[in-house]
Parts: sequence; structure tokens; C-alpha cells
Amino acid sequence: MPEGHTIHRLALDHEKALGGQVLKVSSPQGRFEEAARLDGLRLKRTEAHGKHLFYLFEKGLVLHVHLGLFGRYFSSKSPPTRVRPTTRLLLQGASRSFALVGPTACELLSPSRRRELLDRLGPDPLRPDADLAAVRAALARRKTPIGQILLDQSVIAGVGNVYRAEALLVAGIHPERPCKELTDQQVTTLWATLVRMLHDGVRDGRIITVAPEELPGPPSKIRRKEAVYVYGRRTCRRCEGPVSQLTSANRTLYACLACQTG
DNA sequence: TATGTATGGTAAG
DNA sequence: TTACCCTACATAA
Repeated sequence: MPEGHTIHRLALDHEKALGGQVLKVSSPQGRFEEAARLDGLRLKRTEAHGKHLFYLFEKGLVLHVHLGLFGRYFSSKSPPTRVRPTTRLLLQGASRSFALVGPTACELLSPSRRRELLDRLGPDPLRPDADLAAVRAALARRKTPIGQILLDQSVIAGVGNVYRAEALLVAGIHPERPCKELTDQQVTTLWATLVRMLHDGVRDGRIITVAPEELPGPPSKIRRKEAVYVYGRRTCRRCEGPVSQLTSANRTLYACLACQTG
């Protein structure tokens, strides 16, 4: 589930359902002991930066959540009827509850640690303040393959394995192209593609990169592999040619080398 | 019941 | 570069 779009969507949903309320906060699993410090405090707002989710409580307390590869939230009405024993964090509002399971991070963050964390993140295509010039500068400096750089959260924050494959396909860029060799136009296209895809992901609550007119039916009924051009596929949804599986940044990178010549 | 897989990241070597 | 952490779910047996 979790690339940047998931986190931003959670921030929106949770703020809408819980913002301004005094929450019940607990850790049924017991591994987040500091839950007790949040219990009974008012949630002011939420924030998403790349794949990092922040809950800003009164008294300046900040909860940081990172889903990692496995983490997910289960949403229910309040109070929840059934809570999994693996639930690290349970946020209970007046009418909605959210149970967090399997996160990489669930912790209270001091202002300085929060600052450190944010300083390590590159521009996030989902944030209006994202600095494209900074991305250009970072890319111009490196000979690292663009496919590898797209997963580097200190260069661009929020892109994961699905969006990297899909954005490179749509932009027509070969994943092994050294960053510094990309033209201004290619970087412009790639960034615009990421911005659009991630925004669509927030809106849809899932990853659908294939253009609406190319979909056989309504988005809600589209199966995973029909919703993307190359990720996890054997054939390219654009040209029907074979999809190559490369390895980059320790992850499988799907690419259509016929479509991605740039 | 067992196994494999996953949209991520960190710390150690 | 490797090892390791986090958990649910689909599929095989």
C-alpha cells in the first residue's frame, strides 16, 4: 500500500475524522508505550512529508508514523468491535477509530528530531512547496542511474517502487540513464508525471497510472495489473512488448525497454 | 499448516 | 552489500 499517496491520503482522512478532537490513544500490542502520553490529548492536525506521517497534538507532542513495507491502518467506527492483538497504535475519536499494524516507526518525536528527519527528505511532489529547482540541481550532480535515485527519499520524497516504474515508463526514460545525462525537458516531464500520478493516487486511494480512456471500465472495478503499464506485469500495457525485470536499489524494477529509450 | 510475497528503511559489516 | 525488522494475505499442500 504505502507510497507517498497513501500517507497523504491518511493524513487527510485522519485529520478529517479526528482533527480537533480529544482522542483515546492506546497500544493494544503494548510496543508503543508512549501511547499513554497522548491519551486524552486533543489532536490539532496531521501532516504528510513523503512517506512520513505526523500527528500534531496539543502541548506540542508530535507522533511520527512510518508504515514501511508492511504497515497499514484498519479503519472502523468507534469504538472498534474487534482489535487485532498486533495493533501497535489505536486512535479512537468520537465516531471513527484507526488501528495501526506493522509500522516501521511509531514514536513520539522531539522538535529537534522532527527537524532532523524533515531535513533528510527531498522535495515531495505532493506538496505545493516542493522545490523542483532543488531536484534539478541534485540530479545534475549525479551519475547514478535515475531508477535508483527515484527511490532515494533524500532526493525526491514519496516515490516508491510502483511509481518509479510507472513514471519512467510514461516519461519514456530508461531506468539506467545516469541522472546528469537527463535533459531539462526529461526532468520536467518526469516531475510533472510524478506530480500527476501521486495526486491521482491520493484522490483514488490506490495506484492507477493508466489513463482513464485506456481503462476498460470504471476505476473501482479495475484489477491491479490492468491499472498499471509495467509494474508487476509480463507485457507492457502500452506496446504489448515484453517487460524487463531489472534490479535497482535492491528492488525489482520493471521496465519496457522498447518504450523507454530516452 | 506452510510458504512466498509485498507499494520500505536502517544499521552493521 | 548484506542482514534484519515490521505483518497480512494469497496460494500451495
